[in-house]
Order: sequence, then structure tokens, then C-alpha cells
Amino acid sequence: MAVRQTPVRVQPDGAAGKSVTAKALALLAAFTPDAPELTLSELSRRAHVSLPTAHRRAAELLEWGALERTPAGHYHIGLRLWEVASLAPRGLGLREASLPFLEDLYEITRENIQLAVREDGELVFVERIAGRNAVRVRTRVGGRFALHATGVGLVLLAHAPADVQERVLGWRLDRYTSKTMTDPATIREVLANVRARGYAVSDGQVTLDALSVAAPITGRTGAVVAAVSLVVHADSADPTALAPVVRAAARGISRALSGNRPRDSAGIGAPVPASGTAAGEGLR
Amino acid sequence: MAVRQTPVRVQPDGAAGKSVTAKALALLAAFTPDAPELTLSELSRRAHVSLPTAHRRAAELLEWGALERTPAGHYHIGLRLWEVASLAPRGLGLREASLPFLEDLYEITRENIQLAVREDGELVFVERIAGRNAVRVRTRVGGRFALHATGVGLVLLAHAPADVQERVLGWRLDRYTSKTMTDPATIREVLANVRARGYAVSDGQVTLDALSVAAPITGRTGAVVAAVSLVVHADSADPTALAPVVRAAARGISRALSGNRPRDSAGIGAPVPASGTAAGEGLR
DNA sequence: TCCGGTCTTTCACTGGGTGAAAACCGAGCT
DNA sequence: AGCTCGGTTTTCACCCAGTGAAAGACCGGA
Repeated sequence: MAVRQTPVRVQPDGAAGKSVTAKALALLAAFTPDAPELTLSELSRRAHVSLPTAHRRAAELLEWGALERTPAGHYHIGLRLWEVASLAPRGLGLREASLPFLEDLYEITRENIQLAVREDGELVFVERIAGRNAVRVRTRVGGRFALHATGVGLVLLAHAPADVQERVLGWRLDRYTSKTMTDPATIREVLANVRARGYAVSDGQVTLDALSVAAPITGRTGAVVAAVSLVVHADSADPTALAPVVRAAARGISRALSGNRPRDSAGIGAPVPASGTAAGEGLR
Repeated sequence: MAVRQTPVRVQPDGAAGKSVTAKALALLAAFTPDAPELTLSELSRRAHVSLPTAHRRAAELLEWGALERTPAGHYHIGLRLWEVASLAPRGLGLREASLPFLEDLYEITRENIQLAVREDGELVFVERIAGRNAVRVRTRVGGRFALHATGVGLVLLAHAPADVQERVLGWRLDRYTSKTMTDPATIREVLANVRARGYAVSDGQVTLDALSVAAPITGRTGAVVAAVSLVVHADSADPTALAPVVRAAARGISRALSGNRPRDSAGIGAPVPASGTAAGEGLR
């Protein structure tokens, strides 16, 4: 009788030993804006799961409708998942409440309108209305961006809990243009200003030709849950003149959010952090 | 020594014996437009999983960001899931390509604009622009509806594969108003007309005061992948006059979809059906 | 204080999930 | 044709992640 060699079960990859659920979620997370369509092998590699496992989990996601396959056999996110995800209060819920106001804003200005929320130390664009001949801004609904450069980002950062601010300001902040602020002290000053004035201005800090004016949206509890902004050509722009319109829209949205209570006392609001303060803060 | 009673392991519910992944997905599916926020127990009941299991799976979904908790401890869909789901080609992808055209349509008409795709035997609204003082239509982005009543529905049904048409026409079709068609033969005739004319009209078949004119949007391969519609007051409406505008918008969107190829030969298109024809067709 | 509800944790058991390996498939090249 | 190469699917033992019952913690209302 040959002695059966106990398989040493090395961690197959840097990050493994994942639960089944984690693997399924990793498969979903493998999709990104630059790669919204993947083959099974790509899926397996990106999610760090073995090929057979990817195959099995993908089959289940497929059956449920979380994934779909193109005629060519490639995988992409399925409509069913989009349907369920549309129930996210901070996603479509927020969007629905805001849209009328965003459209008014667009009507008046014919410029780019953006709506964003903070997720951890970044921002996520929830809605965007792009004027046909407004400045080209390369943002995507559902896309992420840093907090320290854009108008919406500054608003969200200015009203973020202290520990989040500290954490973000502690990072090496990306510089997008010569005007991008990357010095923590400077930014701290700006944030104080944003809180005092009730709006933020980002002049050429993402692309030199664009200027954005943003204002905070408050939820039911009065906490800042999102931000709207107007993005215009950097020249031909007077921030102080634009601020009132943007602030008015923000207040309108805030009122709409506080009004119709969907079901529960809470509604749209920052999710309860996983742990307490700085330390844990969950993954990602 | 007491004989250990082998637990009979009855199927705990009507449908069980589910895989881990299926349970996680069932938790997500427990959320609906009417109940976008649930307690753990509700979640457990709706998803037909035991409470401890719901607790464990929910914890993982929470950690990943697929779910979030309100201060009150209730669960709702998380922004992270919304982010990933926004990569669905038939969801936001389609929406992004269509939005400029929908906005033009809105500019011109100031009425309700709807964009929908077919999912199985129903339709899902992907976008909606609601005129402030246009007819009140109670549709929700991400919401489902029957195919046989609305304008978009008729277009999608008219261009659906034969087996889907047969299946849908075989159902007991809901009647929403006195004008709703429910007779298969009548509908079949209407569908032929829709294909011939290139647009569909639904006059008071959902609510008596609304009339909608819809046109098909084709994808890269030439197959119909979505439909746009204009919903106006039933009186004061001349379908034949509205049809050209709607069709023009639909063609514009079709062209946009065929133009920028994102990555793969396929792009937006009907997902490959799970099995062959009528029989299997997956769940739900 | 007690009671009904929900949430969380513990515990021993077991079947769903696992990766390695091999078979399969189809497109492109010689 | 024959060969090769990437990707996909299936098989096969092994075993640990996941399981439900039950008990414990917690909370708000009576």
C-alpha cells in the first residue's frame, strides 16, 4: 500500500482560502469598465479561482441571470443583476429622486451635470448628464474617482467623517494637472472653505479646460449623502455666479429625499461602517 | 449508548437543496421594488434559507459591499453591487448609448420617454424620462412589465423568437383596462402589423389616458435588442404623426450601438438561451 | 419584571465544493 | 490532412466549508 501523500494545500495564490460566496463575488468583481466582457479563463485568472471552479460558479451565476454569455461564449454582467442592483438606495434610488432637478439644471445651463456619492475613500458617479457641446469630461456612471480633485469630490470629502478625511489625506494623492492640489494642508484649508461657503469649486484640477462647481445633498438625517456639480469650460466661467443655481438644485434634491419615506426610518444614508473607526473599515 | 437518530433531512421547504451560491443569490433576489429594505429574518424567510445561514451569507455579502445595513440594522442592496451591475451591456451600456437620443426626443416632445429590453417573457425598463406635466405613467427603471400591453412590449414581442411569442401568447394575459388586448389571435395580427409598419401603438391598454408609440432598436447583428417609446395623453395624440420621430430616434440609437465596438464581436445582444427551445429556458 | 421577537453564537455532522488531470473542441498554421 | 495551441468541459477521489438545531444574548414593549 502506497502511503497517500497528504496534499500540502499551499495557498494556491496570494489571496485564497476564500469561501464559496467570496469566490462567486470575486467572479463578479472581475468585470471592470475596461473589461466588461471576459472569457472563462480570464474570469478564472482575474478572480484568482481555479478554472473548474470558475466554470462551476459561472454556470450558477449564468443560470440565475447574474451573468450572460455572448454568442461568442464570452461572459458579461446580466440584466437580472442590474435589475436587483437598481434597488440600491444610493444608486438608482438617489438618481430617481434627483433626476428632475438635474434636468432643470441642464435645461438652464446646457452644461455637464454630475451626481456622485462617497464610497469609502473614493467617489462613485451615480448620474451624469452630458451636454452635447459642453466640455468633454471622461466620467462614467458607475465609475470611481479620487475625492481630492473634482468639485463633487471636495464636497463629499469636506463632509466626510474625520477619520475618512485623515485617511484620504494621508494617501499619496494623484496629480492630474498642474493645478491639482496634492498637499494635505492646502486641501484641509479648502475643505474648511467648502463647509463655510456651502459649495466647492474645482478649477482645472482634473483637466485644465474644465471647472466644476458642486454642492452638498443632505439625506433624511441631515447628513451629507451625495453631491451635485456643474462642469463648465474653465474660461467663460464665473463660479460665484454658478454657485446659487447648483446649491438650489442640491437643496431641492435634499428636500425630495427627506420627503417621501420609502419604508424605514433610515432610507438613503451612509452605511454603518463595518467596525468602529479607523482600524477595520472593511476591505477594499 | 443511545443510537444516534439519523436526521431525516426533509427538504426544509418547497424548494431547497440549493447550492451555496444559489443561497447567496436567493438573498439578493429577496429584495424587490416593494421591499427594498429587509430585516435578517425577512431575508431568511423570503430566500427560504435558515436563519443562521442567512446571517452568515448576508455577512459575507455585507463585507463585499453587495449589501449594506441601515443604522436601524435593516439590509438593503449596496452601492458596490450597483457599481458592478452598471457594467451590464443591456443595462447601463444600452442606456448610455441611447441617452442623447432620448433627450432629443424629450426636448422635442416634452412627453414621457421609455427604453426597454425583453428579458424572458417580460420587459424590463432600462430608462425613463418623465416629463413634469406629461401623463403619469407608473413605471420604474429596473422594473418589469408584461409584453402584451405597452408599446415597447408589443415591439419587443413582435420581434421575439417564435417560441417566446408562442409561450407568452399561451399565458393568461392580464387585462389592465377595457382596451387591453388579451386574445392571442388579435395580438398575433397586431404583431404582424408592428413588423410591417416598423412601429407599435398601444392606445389606452395600460391606462386609459395614455397612448404610446414605440419603435425597435437593432443591435450589431441586426436583431432587435430594445425598444423606445413615447407616451402621451390618449386624446390630443396622433400616432401616425409621432411615429416618424420615434423611429428616427430608434434608428439613431441602433446606429450608435453598431458603431463603437467596445471589445468583442458580440456587444449588446440577446443572451444565448440556456437550453434550446421551449422546454428548459432556465428558472424564473 | 416578564414576555415575544429578533439577532448572534456554538456545536458536531456531512455533502457540496475542491483542484489535478485528462478529455474535448475548434481555429489557425504548415 | 495533420499538428498545435488556447480555451472549455468533464471526471474523480478527497475533505473542509457550510449546515441546522438549539441555546444564548439582546432589545423594546407591556
